[in-house]
Amino acid sequence: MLDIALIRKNPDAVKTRLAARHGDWPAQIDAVLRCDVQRRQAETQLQTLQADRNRISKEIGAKKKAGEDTSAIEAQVRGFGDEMKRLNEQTAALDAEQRDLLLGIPNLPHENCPVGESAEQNPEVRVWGEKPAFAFTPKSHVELGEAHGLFSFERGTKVAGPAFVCYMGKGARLERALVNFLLDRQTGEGGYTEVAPPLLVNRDALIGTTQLPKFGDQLYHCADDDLFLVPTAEVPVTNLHREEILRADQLPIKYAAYTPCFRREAGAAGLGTRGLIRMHQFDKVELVKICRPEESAAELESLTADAERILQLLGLHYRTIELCTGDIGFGSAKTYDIEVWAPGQGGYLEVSSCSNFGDYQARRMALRYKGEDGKNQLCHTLNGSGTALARLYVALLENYQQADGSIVIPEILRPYFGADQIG
RNA sequence: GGAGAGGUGGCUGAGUGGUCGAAAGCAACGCUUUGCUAAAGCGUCAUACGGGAAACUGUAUCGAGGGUUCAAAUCCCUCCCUCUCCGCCA
Repeated sequence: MLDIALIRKNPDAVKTRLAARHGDWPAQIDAVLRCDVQRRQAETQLQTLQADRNRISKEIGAKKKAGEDTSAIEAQVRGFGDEMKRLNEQTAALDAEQRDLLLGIPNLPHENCPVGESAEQNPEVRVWGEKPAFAFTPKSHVELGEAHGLFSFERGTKVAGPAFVCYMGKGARLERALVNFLLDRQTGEGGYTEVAPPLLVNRDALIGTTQLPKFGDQLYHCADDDLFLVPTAEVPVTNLHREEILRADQLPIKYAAYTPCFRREAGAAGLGTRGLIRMHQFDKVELVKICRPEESAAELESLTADAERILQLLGLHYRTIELCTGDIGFGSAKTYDIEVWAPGQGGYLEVSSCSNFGDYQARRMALRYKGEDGKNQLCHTLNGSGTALARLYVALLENYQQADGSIVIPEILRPYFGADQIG
């Protein structure tokens, strides 16, 4: 969330920067400010009363020790009770209201985040490789997968429901090969520490990384235990250090985690109609960084490079775009998306989204570090897919399909897959 | 799930209604001295939110939330977590 002190001090600058996003955020800023004034007023009144009470209570203690009568003075303080209770309730209510308002306001886009209305204005940052040429009409991964028995939507639907898939045989092996390849690469050359986190998380964790309170309708919820299936490893992994004060020499922290991701995709159009591209459950290797504020800009660049490296090693043509202010996620200050070419789709597929959240998540989860000056400061948090599996899987099948219908496995993946090709 | 024990500052650990935000020790940091890879002495050393230009100052926090009281780390209730034993179990 945003710093109330910053909003108080410089409301116009905050409004200007939020105006580049969609939504009536200036009105929300005014609402927070109104609440803040009331809250502090009530708080000051309460504290004054508490100070009086504390002072008099100490007097009573001293007098009792001295054997003096205190009944009159006790009766006087007794009268404080109702007013204190009232102010206490008022303060608590205003405090909760202010927090709710702040939780509902998105992050400020970074100063150098491109201004734009929608995805059409996202600038292309770089392109790697080029589209492969086919002497035949490339097939969709759905067709290829069916032909080779790699996965079955029918069986996924039978045991779970629409938009679930079941990988089978060589298809399951390929998925596992990709997971292992990604983890080995990111924990080896990439320098990330591997984490295997819980797949169910609590509310506090989801508030910390901004999925709650606003986007709860996208989460699978286990009501009996009030736990949620992770929509991304970002949630458990970033929250690993919530409410901690880290030592400066621990930073930057770099984690890589493989998990399935569960998303309800409520209201999503075309769900399940395009094969593996949008599913309720998909695998992902996520990269998470916790660092000092002055490091986060450079860490985002290297994080994005770590994700891109995967596609380079697999020989897949991709482009990297930067999200403009109208398209950027709720908690992010700056985001790069990596899109891989999928010939069977005739388009690019988003396989990674790399974001710098600045101190926005860290403030929500009270994640700090002790600086050299001994002062506690909020960390910056970042995350990015390194990468998502299902769409990578799609790209692999579609880019490496041959005229005879077989699929060549890229060299680097062969030790993991145990064969040179499928079919 | 059942029985018992317990949750205090970075750590260990006192504290069972009143000058306790909390003794003591350890660790850390600063200074001094001696000198050498260590010791001694002194000092500093939790967090959040307010007020103040600042010096400084107020309030809250001893797992969380409620209650009793003029006053709660300390008494009462509820919940959470940890440990031990039992049960169940991949």
